[in-house]
Amino acid sequence: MQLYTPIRTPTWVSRRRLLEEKLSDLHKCTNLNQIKQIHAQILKANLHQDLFVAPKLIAAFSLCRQMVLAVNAFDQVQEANAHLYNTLIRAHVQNSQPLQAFATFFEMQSNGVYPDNFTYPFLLKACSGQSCLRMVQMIHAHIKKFGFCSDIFVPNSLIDSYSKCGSFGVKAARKLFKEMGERDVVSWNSMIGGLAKAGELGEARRLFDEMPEKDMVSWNTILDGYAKAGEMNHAFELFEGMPERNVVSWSTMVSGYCKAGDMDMARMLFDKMPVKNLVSWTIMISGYAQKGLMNEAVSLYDKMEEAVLKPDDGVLISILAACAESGLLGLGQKVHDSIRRTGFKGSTQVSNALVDMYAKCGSLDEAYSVFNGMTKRDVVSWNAMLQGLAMHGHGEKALQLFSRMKVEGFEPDRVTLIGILCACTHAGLVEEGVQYFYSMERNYGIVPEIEHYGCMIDLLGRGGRLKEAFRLVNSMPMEPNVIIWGTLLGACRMHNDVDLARQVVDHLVILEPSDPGNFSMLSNIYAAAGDWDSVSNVRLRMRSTGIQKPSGASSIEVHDEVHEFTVFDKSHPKSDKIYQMIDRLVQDLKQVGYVPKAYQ
DNA sequence: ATAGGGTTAG
Repeated sequence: MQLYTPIRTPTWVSRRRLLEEKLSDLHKCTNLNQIKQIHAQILKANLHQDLFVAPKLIAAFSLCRQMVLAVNAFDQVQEANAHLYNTLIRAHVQNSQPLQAFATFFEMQSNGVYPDNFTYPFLLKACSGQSCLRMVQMIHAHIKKFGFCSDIFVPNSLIDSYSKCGSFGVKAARKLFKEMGERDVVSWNSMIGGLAKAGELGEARRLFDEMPEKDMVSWNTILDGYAKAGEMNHAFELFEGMPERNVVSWSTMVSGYCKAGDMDMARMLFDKMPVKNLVSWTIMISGYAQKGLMNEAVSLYDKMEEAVLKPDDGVLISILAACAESGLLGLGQKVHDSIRRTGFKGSTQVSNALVDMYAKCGSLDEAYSVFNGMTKRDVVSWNAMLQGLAMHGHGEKALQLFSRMKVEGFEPDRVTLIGILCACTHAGLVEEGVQYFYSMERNYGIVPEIEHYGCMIDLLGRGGRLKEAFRLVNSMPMEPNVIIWGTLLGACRMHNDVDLARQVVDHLVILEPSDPGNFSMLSNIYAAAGDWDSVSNVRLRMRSTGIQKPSGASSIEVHDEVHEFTVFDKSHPKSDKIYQMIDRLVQDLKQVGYVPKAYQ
């Protein structure tokens, strides 16, 4: 490193050399106090403008999630070069600030600094998770203009980013892949992963078989493709035939069996795997939790703690998310306890997951107490709390929280507005909801998307304003999807609007011709209106098209035995007692004013 | 730059 010109004073030289040693590893340093000390020495030595030192400082701050300090360090440099800009872009990406990453890129251009071959892979990373095909296309255009495709990192990143942008993106990725003069194993792996993710497993397999040299990533990618598609027989076959397996291969299999609901097989592999890490434990524990298997999940969580593994953010978030999904308040509280016990300095993300878990499990008090105790909140925190209140019918409280959010200077995002509309729906505040919807673009700069229209259809529909809801569906700037029509159909059922229901089903049948749910919903609506002729017509139509509706079933696990129930089912040995209990529950419900649909 | 788990969304 050429940091200085030779200096005569021996003490000075040694001090310089000492600093130089510290600087060489600065970008890997994770101790904030140490970094601050080194920063002070840098300033003293007047090295803060040095184009070799400043990037290391920025990287160090980024690693400690100190983006304010990182940006400060950047601003201290008068003449930033591409390397320095790249470092800041990467820092923003690593700290999940994709918008700031783009802003830095634009600033770089307006300051006349040309991007280099390192800039684009970082920038493309900022696109992932945003599902922004347009952004990837824009970056692609830049790359074409400046011509950095000779560095294989650039087209490889492009293939990866494109293939995360839906079916259209995968097409673009394939085109690029085909046109690449030189491909390495990463190009192949990225392409295979993209195809698998887009559901084109056959094509992914074809490339996998065709590729000249496979590494562990290739095998694990195709394995995961099968696992995610629920094709565990294919996955197992490949797994057996692998030249070698690592912890990722085993974990992928465990995850696949969990998702397929084969918990015995998942556990067998989990117990058999030669090396387990935090991710393996997470997969198995949250697998149990997602299936609602409280005892298994809890005892495995205990075992993980016994193995003295220190849970990271990912472990906690995954397990809490699984608890939220299946209402395992007990496990959620246990996780919360262990966070408090171990003095783990919960990140904002973990607290968000806690708020969401408590809210979804119906414990709004605990959700509130976590939320209020947070020292640093982000928009997700507010959204989770707001959604929790809305979900449980506390529409007014949700709207109050929304005001507080704005007072505290947080910008509502698209998810916030979904929460607001949802709150209005659940509180019966139809007029307020309409107001929010029509002013969201003006007030918050958020253009309504299909999800917002979905909320509106629900709001109007539940509120009995079916004609308005239908008009809105027909005037939407995008094509209504299954969810939109389905929401409207639900509203038709609620308000017994047979005529509209018939029209809605006509649309639904085009969108998903083989789905039996639409017909059975229509049949229910006719039945509710007492139009039995139409009911049998629908049945006939279903039979003639060969569509069958499997009857809905509920199941409950008691003492390791699963009991399944379908409507009017009398096959259970204790069915007399069960129906007696249902009658008693209905009596109790009627006393508090509820009228069950089936008993009307 | 590529592989396994990950908070808010009708």
